[in-house]
Amino acid sequence: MELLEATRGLSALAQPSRLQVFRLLIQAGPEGLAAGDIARSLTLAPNTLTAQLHILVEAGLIHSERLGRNVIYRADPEAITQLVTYLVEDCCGGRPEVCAPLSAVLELSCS
Amino acid sequence: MELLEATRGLSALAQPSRLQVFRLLIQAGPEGLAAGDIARSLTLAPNTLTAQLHILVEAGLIHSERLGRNVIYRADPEAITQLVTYLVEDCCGGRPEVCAPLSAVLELSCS
DNA sequence: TCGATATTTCATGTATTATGGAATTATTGG
DNA sequence: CCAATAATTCCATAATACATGAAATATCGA
Repeated sequence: MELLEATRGLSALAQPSRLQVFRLLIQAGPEGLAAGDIARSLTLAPNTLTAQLHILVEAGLIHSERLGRNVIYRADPEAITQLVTYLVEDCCGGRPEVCAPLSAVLELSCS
Repeated sequence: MELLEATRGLSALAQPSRLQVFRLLIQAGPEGLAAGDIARSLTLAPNTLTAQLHILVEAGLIHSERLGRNVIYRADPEAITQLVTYLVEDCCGGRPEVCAPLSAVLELSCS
């Protein structure tokens, strides 16, 4: 992961609608969601949603697949893992106790 | 953590200079760094850096303390933990194996 | 107190980004 | 093939973010 790639990922998430979309897809898991379902779920105009989805795809945080007349979107867990890793890389400054809470909380989120 | 708070945090990190500043402070650990040291380290104009630091402070990701004629900045590990937690909350969609890699990688970053 | 260093504040021009309307492409069912 | 549904693209406008120059504030050492 390099600086501009990470910035693109963070920028993609740094907008309320897109953050909601991403979290929705993260929670939806491997099945993903159709664009229309997302639009209804978050009350977004279809064209606005398309633009936001495109930004998330460009950042590599989600992927799309056409299924019949729907387009299914899915979050990419690998991408978010890399992004978070880049964020807190070498976070301890030589003191493991400083970032221990971080790993602890993340274990919980997967229960 | 709520939507707009998370968005503010992500926006703060979604800019190359600020992301570099934040990572520098994360790696510096509890001692933190003086504004001038950061400016030199990243070759940023002092006033530009101040604006960026202010945004990171507003987002709650870093804190400042005056020490003599310097102002020391430090990253807040708690804040980034909460932000990341919000990002991947309920990330499994009922399938723990999906987000297992995430927690694994984060353990490593603390070694 | 005075000069030097460190940092911040203010004002401004420029560029990027978000949003919504209208038209377009893709797919299914009759 | 035609109508309906799903999603996207194009385009214009409005809002926001960024970097820079100049001035101001705070602290230290002589």
